[in-house]
Amino acid sequence: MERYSFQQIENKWRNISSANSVENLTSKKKYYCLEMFPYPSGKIHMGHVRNYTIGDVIARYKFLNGYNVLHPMGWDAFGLPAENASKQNNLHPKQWTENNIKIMKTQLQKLGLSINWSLEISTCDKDYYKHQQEIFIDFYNNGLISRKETYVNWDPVEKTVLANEQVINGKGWRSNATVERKKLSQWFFNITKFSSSLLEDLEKLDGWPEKVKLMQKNWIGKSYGCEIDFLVVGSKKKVKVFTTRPDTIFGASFIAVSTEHPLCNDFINDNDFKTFKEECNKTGTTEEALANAEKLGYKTNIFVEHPFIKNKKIPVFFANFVLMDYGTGAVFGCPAHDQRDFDFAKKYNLEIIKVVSDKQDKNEKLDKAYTDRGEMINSDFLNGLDTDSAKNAIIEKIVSKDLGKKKTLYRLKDWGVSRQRYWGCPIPMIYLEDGSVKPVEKNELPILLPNDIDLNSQGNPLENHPTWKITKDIKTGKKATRETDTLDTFVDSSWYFLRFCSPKHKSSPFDHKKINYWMPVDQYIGGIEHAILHLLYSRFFTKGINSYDKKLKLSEPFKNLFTQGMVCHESYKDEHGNWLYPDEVEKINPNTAIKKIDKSKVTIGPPESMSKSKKNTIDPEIMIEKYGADAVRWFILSDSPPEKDIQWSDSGVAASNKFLQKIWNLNLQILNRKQGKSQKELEISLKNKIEVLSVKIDGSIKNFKFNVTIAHFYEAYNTLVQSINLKVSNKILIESIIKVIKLILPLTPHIANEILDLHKCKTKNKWPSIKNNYIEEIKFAIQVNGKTRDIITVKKNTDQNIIERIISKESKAEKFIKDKTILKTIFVKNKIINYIIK
RNA sequence: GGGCAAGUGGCGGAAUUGGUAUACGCGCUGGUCUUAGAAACCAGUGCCGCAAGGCUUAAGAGUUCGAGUCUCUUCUUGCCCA
Repeated sequence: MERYSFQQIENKWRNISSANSVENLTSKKKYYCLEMFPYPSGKIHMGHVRNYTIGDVIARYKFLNGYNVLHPMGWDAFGLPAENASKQNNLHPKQWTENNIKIMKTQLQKLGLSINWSLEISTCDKDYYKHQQEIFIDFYNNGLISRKETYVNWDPVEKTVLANEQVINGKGWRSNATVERKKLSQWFFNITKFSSSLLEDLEKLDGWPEKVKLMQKNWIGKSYGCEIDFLVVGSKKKVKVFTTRPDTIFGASFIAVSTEHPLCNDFINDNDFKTFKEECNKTGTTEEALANAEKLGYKTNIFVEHPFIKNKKIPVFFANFVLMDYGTGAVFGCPAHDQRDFDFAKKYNLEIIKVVSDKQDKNEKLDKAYTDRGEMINSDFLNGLDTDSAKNAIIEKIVSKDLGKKKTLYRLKDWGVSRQRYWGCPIPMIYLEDGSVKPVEKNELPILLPNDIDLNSQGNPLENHPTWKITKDIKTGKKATRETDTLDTFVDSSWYFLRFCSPKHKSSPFDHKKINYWMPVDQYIGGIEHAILHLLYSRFFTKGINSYDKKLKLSEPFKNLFTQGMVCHESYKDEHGNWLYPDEVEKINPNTAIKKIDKSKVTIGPPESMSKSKKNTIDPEIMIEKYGADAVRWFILSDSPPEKDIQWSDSGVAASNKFLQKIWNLNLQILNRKQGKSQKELEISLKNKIEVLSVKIDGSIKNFKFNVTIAHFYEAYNTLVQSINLKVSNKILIESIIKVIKLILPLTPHIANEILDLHKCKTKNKWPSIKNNYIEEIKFAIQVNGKTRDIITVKKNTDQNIIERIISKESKAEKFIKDKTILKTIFVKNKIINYIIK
């Protein structure tokens, strides 16, 4: 039998793609299929292979079903790794990035993806970031951007601001240095203006995984409570406190305020306070850092009056766990019902008053805070109420007595986008000598990054550049300096899906006609790690643009979202504890492995997500060379449901390659088959089986159950192999295999195209018709007392009496009901018959 | 600590959503071919049993003619938030 040469055939079909021609805005139904674009790190990895294969199956499936498909690809090309690589290799970030893009593009093309490369964009390209700067200016002019002084997570080694997720256990993710709080003036996107619509519109997103929606919901973190004003004793000042537990007001035993609170003004010259404040700044700003840090307080001589208990005075502390930018920068502490307050009260020897009954003895001391609901006690007019009614009652009272107001608070914070980095989009703002700030004129755009840059000195590279920041305001001719921070790279990816609709459009970020045709993205596919930030920022951008651009008809960018699982592999360590690549290791059996060069012992670690640091990676390019792109695609789809993690297995991909070889051989066997006698019933049966499988294959592709799709293909193959030796005509066999190959095309396009051409198939760009109603034979179960006793094959819609006749004549189930009293018979058409006997 | 998933052979995993449990693949066992190995092909493969048959979807209960699927309790694992 002829050997299937995947090298030759994949090479032939690589650049001929049936789904890559976007027709312009036709009357055809559109389908925008988008995978999260990659960061050009150097080489593609298996995660990319999985992501883009899934997307390609969907794009091709929709194309074959007659849709006008937009399936673009681009590069998330700004970012810190380029600068680091540049320092190491003495290569300019631009050069490094462009080289990587070139390599990765070739690799992606080898996968046979139906991408329209004429739409390619790169975020570090001035034609892209020019428009980003324009959007920035539009946002600024429409009140969506502000400049704020805030505390940031500061990495003292990298000398940069870190995002919360870059702080791990209080340390910088890269430098591992203890993160400090530092006050900086930064640009912020006012994402909190959209808190409520970002939250409420989640409900519209039927095509998103519930899990992702829930994560976003928690991230936005809506909570409701109230503000309460506490009057400072011996003064007319008030301390405004926000709380979600106003019901515990009678248990209040202290007030904690942030070290940024206006009350601090009286302590500015107090040395003890200064030391305390510095100490506080050593704690990071994440909620986790705040929760884990030791609770520190600085007792003041200030007291406030309890709003409901006459003559009760409550001490005020400055504390490290209260932040100025959340709520009002002040909280009241109720130690009995909040663990943090409890710890604090123990440390500073404060009162602990129980106000919610924990069903224990009222006077028994608590050894930790009781945070559950319960009945109110020790609370005057709230006594006897449950937690929720008490909350409503007290808010009503506070409002009616004008002591405060009801308030909804969001956990979501504004998005700080300033980065003290070179390789990012310059922020198009200038500072005048009088201290004012203004955006540059749009006709000055793009504000280009300078090419000559020194990345080896510490601090902000653009700030250090000798001339770049020196400019003037072209309107007035006044001297000015440029903003030297660049934008967070999450900004670049927050609107690229819009740019793809008209990537060459020059006069503005996008062509409205095109955007209103193509958007929203019908299917977005990417990793679960972007469940919160990237997706939330993209939703914010869409809503932000929508708020001032009346021609844009779009409230949500991504109609359907699919999050694929990771690609995993076990890791290996040698005797010295060094990580080893899989190809440096020989596996003897599942639990034993040795190092190839010196046969020394290797420790096998559990399967984990592939990562460079653990060297448990498999190079997709080598796999494609060895087994072919079709086999790699087939394997990555076959072994696990796409939303779950998959374990890479070399024997798995080898098996995929063998299977494709078998398909090839089967086709040749059919083409060379001698025609013999044929039998009508066998032909109907074959046709029926192929129809049943076609329905299942079609349905499983639609539902992203590609592992099931592949199982059905194996069944189809087995059916065809067996049929070669049966009395069926060549015509039926050829029809059947053509149908199967057409169905396989979205998964393995190279071999499928080649086989269909061998058959001179003229309809290979059309999905075969899937006719559920052709199915004539079904399997029918016969049960006795709910136990299955036999399965028979009958015509669809066979009546009960005919089935019963078959049972009495030729079924194994007969002996179970013979001579027995039948109490009841349950008959479900096309499914089961169940006899209830005594 | 809170929230959300999920527990099915030696392994990855199916099950038309309440109607054949273990599809399909990997692995394993035996056989054919071969000087031998690899490859390929054929057969077998949840557990107990010679068989008839019985048992089996983390454990236990419930609803139902019928439960992997629905309800409750318990246990375990994973993820997110703290």
